[in-house]
Amino acid sequence: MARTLYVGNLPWATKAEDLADAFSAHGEVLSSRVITDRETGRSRGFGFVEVRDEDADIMIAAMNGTEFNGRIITVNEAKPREER
DNA sequence: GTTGAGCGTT
Repeated sequence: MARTLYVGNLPWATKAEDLADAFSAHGEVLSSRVITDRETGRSRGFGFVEVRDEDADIMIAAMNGTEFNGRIITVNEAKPREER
């Protein structure tokens, strides 16, 4: 029903809503999150976007390797948290 | 006021 996309190489100023806005252009965004350093509170430069299962492939293909706020972002399916 | 490979919270 839903799959999580890993989004890397983001600009430091990128926010979760920015991801949702950009990805919603190619599919339905259920939720989004930008990972920030727990100790410093600064962005780590990557995040995750939860999308519909049927939209995942399209959104990866449409967003991976494209420019986002001046940086070429990396988009692919996220791995389960338990592995890392 | 910085940085740039890498996979997140309960």
